[in-house]
Amino acid sequence: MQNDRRLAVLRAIVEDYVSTEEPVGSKALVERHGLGVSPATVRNDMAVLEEEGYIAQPHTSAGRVPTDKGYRLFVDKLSTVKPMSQAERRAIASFLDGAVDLDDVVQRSVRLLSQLTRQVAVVQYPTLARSTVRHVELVALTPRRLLVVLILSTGRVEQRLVELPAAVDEDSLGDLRARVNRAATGEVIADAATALRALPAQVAPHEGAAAVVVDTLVEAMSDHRSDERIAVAGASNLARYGDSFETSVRPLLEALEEHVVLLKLIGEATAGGLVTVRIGAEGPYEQLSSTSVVTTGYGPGDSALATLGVVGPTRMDYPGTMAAVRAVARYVSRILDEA
Amino acid sequence: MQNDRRLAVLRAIVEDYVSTEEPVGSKALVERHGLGVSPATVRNDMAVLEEEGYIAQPHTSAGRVPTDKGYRLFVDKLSTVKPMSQAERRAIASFLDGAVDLDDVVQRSVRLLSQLTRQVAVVQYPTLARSTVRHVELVALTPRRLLVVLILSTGRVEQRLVELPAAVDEDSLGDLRARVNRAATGEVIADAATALRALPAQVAPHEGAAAVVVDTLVEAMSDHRSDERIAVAGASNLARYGDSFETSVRPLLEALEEHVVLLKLIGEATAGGLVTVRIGAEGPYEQLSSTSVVTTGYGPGDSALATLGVVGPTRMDYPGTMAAVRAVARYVSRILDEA
DNA sequence: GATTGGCACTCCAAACGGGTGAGTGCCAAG
DNA sequence: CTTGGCACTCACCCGTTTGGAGTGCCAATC
Repeated sequence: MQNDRRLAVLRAIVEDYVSTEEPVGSKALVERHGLGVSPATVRNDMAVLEEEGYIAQPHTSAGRVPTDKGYRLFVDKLSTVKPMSQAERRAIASFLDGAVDLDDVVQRSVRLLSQLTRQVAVVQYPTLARSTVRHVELVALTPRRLLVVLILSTGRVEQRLVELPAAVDEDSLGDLRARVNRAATGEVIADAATALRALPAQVAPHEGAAAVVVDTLVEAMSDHRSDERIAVAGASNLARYGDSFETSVRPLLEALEEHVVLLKLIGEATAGGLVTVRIGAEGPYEQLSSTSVVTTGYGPGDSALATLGVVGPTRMDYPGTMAAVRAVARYVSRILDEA
Repeated sequence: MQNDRRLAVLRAIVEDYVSTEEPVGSKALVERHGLGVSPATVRNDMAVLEEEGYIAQPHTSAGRVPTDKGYRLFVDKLSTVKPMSQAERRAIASFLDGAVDLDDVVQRSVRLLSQLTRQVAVVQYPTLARSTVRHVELVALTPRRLLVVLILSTGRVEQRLVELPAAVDEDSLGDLRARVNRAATGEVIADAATALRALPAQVAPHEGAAAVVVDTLVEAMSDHRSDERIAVAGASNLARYGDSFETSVRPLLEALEEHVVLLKLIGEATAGGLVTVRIGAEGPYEQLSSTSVVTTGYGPGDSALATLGVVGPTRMDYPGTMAAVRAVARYVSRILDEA
């Protein structure tokens, strides 16, 4: 059946090109993979594959290179996500287990992922939007200075320092603290914000203080600046590109600085443990047409609170990368479950 | 007086080379700077400067390039830190004024600095070591789960979640909170840690809880992981090097990932508003022999709690960079003063 | 009809080689 | 001490050559 063999040839081309970084010719192919046919036969197959747009040659008399469409077929049909070895799993676990807080979890994950994939890794901080309020604490530093601490279910802590319009004693503060917590604790932040806004009117005695505190909390909850937080690691892996500096490294470096762009790039992750792969020009950014993005969602339960993944050249080891991304996402999710 | 002119020639060479990035010859020199002498005379001067090690030629029949020693002389003797323009000052102020917390201040500073200098900027987070304890808060999330919040004078907030060996009621918790704060508030963290360690023995009733809380606090205080925190921005400016990828960009990219290395690189800043310049091989790192580091200390008062600066090629605009580093450090210090 | 060996062809990449010019060092005159 | 003149040196540019990997096509074979 010649069709099966054609696909085998495509797979072989992708694998060889990924590992050698050079266009691959018919002779080298039959030698390295036991295809059991002659170079001439492979050439015929390649001619067909080229016709159908799965591979291309940089110039006549050069070997073939997979196109975006070729990679796409490879990822969808020809590759199996290779499971991580026992040793790798242990390494992941021990690397992440030492984390002390959310920040630390994110930092460790991103470094881990970049080391596993030898690529640029990106981890989005868990979004505020879908998390719930665990507790609100009010601390009087001086009678007129208040530290407002907002603790969320993801383990994220936001704090703000506020000046009160008038001094407030401990009792009133306790009262306010209780009221605020009664209104907000356990709610998704959007609901909590609504509940809080209804509060000051009811609290006559220390109205000024209540208003300031509520404003601060609402502001902290709707602060989408923190939604946009992202951790990046592994930029030095870009150095391996050596060639194709202008086409690959420069635009990517620029994108890495623009966290907003990065967010968009990673943003549309599917939940449910599925790994998404966007190849080359499938993405929205002109300049990143020779890079691929491999992402997946993570979060406690199957919630996909946020996204993590890697960015690299279209010519990358997809099976390995997808496995690493999936494994790290699972471990991070598990850790968030426990917290 | 020929000696003065020789220095003028050196200065001209440095300035030209920095702006053109190409070896500069005698003819171009006399044209662009009104030196009032002939190329031949300049050649004689250049021969002497080369003999003394201030300049070198990449190869015979090429123009001259400053050596590290040449840059050093230029920085020490020949350059005046050019003051920032009014517009630049305003830009700095407005860029930094919107910051909401310490984290934000650091993030904004590092981006600002990288944009001003078009170089890689590095800002060290204010060290724990020299800051004092402003307040400790204990929040019971459930009867056996406690959130321990440590607030420092720099505005940094560390929080830890702990499991208690046994349930603790509100009153005991209030008591413990009061004791802990009496012991620690206002102290430099080293002293606070010592004072805290002496505490549990005195507190019989809820000994277990006290011990856990104290341990957590002491751990958080002595956590030098947080001393090593650093923010980096402007890596995309490396793209401008284009040439000299192997010698400059790659090692620098690697260093940027290794925050420990970066810290050492920036670490030895002098206090008192002085800007330190380390040129090329003067640094401890072999691979960074073609990069320079411009740093200064910052912090509330004249305390130099931490360091900030930029890393770039030895061939950089020293007066401009030094001015930017100094200006940003001053503004950040002022903001920390207010907080 | 698919597969195969043979063969002519294409075209990139690396090697070669002469010409050009910026820049130098030196020297003798001012 | 400065300057104009002059011979010299090399990196760089550019056109040419050559080698080889890889292809496409065709006729022979299974």
